[in-house]
Amino acid sequence: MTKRFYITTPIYYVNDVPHIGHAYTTIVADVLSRFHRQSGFETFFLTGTDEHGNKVLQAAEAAGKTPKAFADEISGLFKDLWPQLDISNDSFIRTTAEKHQKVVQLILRKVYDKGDIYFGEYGGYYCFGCERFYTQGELVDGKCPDHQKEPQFIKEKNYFFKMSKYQKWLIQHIEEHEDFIRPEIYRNKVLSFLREPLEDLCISRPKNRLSWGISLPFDSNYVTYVWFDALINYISALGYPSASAFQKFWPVAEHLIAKDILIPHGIYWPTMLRAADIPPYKRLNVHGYWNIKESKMSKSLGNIIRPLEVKEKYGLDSFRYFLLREMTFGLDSNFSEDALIQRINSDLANDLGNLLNRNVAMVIKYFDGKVQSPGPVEPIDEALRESVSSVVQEVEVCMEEMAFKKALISTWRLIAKVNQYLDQTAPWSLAKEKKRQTRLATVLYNALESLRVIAILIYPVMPRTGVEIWRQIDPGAQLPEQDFSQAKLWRQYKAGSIVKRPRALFPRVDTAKVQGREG
RNA sequence: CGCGGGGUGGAGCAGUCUGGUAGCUCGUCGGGCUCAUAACCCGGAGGUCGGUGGUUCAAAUCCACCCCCCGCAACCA
Repeated sequence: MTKRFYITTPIYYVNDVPHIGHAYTTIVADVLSRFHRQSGFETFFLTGTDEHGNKVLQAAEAAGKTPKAFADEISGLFKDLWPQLDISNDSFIRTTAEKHQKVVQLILRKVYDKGDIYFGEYGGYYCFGCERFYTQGELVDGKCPDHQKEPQFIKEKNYFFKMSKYQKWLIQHIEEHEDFIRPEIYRNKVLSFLREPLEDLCISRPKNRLSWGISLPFDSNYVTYVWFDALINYISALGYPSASAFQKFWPVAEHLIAKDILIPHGIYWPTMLRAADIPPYKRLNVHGYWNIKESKMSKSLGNIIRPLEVKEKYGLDSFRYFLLREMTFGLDSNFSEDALIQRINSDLANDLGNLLNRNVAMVIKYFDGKVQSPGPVEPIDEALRESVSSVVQEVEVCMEEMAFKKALISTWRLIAKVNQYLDQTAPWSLAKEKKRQTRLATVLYNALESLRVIAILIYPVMPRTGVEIWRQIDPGAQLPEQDFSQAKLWRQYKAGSIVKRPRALFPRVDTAKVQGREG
């Protein structure tokens, strides 16, 4: 049976340009996608943009543009960004696409005909600046925190989705499927949210207040509330209801989101699917926030991190490595340039880059660049092989648990192990003894063989680096995505290869220089 | 009594579920090596694990209370 994997990012709201948070989510999805491709899965990786709703309308007006033109522009920024971050998505969906709108209307019609959507009245405190209702608790001194104005109590007729009808079912589903939402803290949050009675979800906005959206198929005076519109992208992109992609990938759907949109994904979405007679997604994976120097990232603080600026300054793979190495999946983490530089210099330049460099340099120096066949195995070689093998197993488990940080720590333990191996076997001493040439060949071979495996292990996180390591140790080789199963084998590396003259994988960052440039 | 996360050597973290010599990275000090990107390898110094009390032969780890920091509190994507 074909193994399949379907991963999604949220579709990003186009009222703002991409920042480090968008980049993180999408890079994680990319890492998972690459890892599963390596492991022989047929994969589908989806990202896109969410383009309807009031905030987009407001942002467009502020920019003096039509909502469509504005959405096109910002959506384009996202779409153009991803290739520059080596994101290997298979599809990019926009909620303004014809194909998507049709599916949204199809689902609405289906749920409406079933009787799970009704017309009713809702009253509450409404801020016209925000175009939204506020609860008493959210108001500061009785005023909207954004606009510093007192909201008005208004009553409005709208359409509601009978979400409450599916509350019991949802609780049971979550309880029966332990990893439906992970990590556990978010599963618990959803369950605690569900301890209170669920209210029905208002899924419409009157057009006289907001026209930028998808018309309700059963009442043209209203547009669809953005969440009901947006969530459906995960199936409209697969060609629901009939396309083969939907049949193939929906049963294995894994969503990846940040903690801010847990409730819509953990509650609205599964109940919507249930109402539409579509099976729930397989799993919801929730991650935390990037804080900037201990404080929340915000435009007013002026501390927004732009992915392309980081890439330009420090390199893409360094950035990708840092994001995955630093954050414990699910928890918040801190981003700082100092921490990034430290990771580059110690982990990437000193440990990994230098290991490759010293290894390749010795093959050139002692064997004119030609990799020799290994000789008899000594205990220390066997110990190295065992380290490699156990790290490969660990990494495989970690990747399935979204424990990227752990996987990288484990990989770096192996890198340290290979450095130790070289130190203990001291090939530079062996080189001085004529009769120990076979041993010298064996030691260098084993170290390079370890690097072959390391390249496979780091490839999902650092695709360019993985490929570059291959280019240096075996320039003649084809460079497809390396099959992960190859990491489990030993002595696969072909003797007779001619290594390339070493080039620093990661030049050290001169801290003084970087600071000088800024000052 | 709103809910949740966190408080571990100078900095950043792991360990807490399944009590039993407190671990990692960076920094620092000393040594080794000289193949390598002044990199690599070995060793040392540095912590009453937020506080108080309890359970136990034994607690960072379990229990109770308290203090401090940070998020989230439904139509806001």
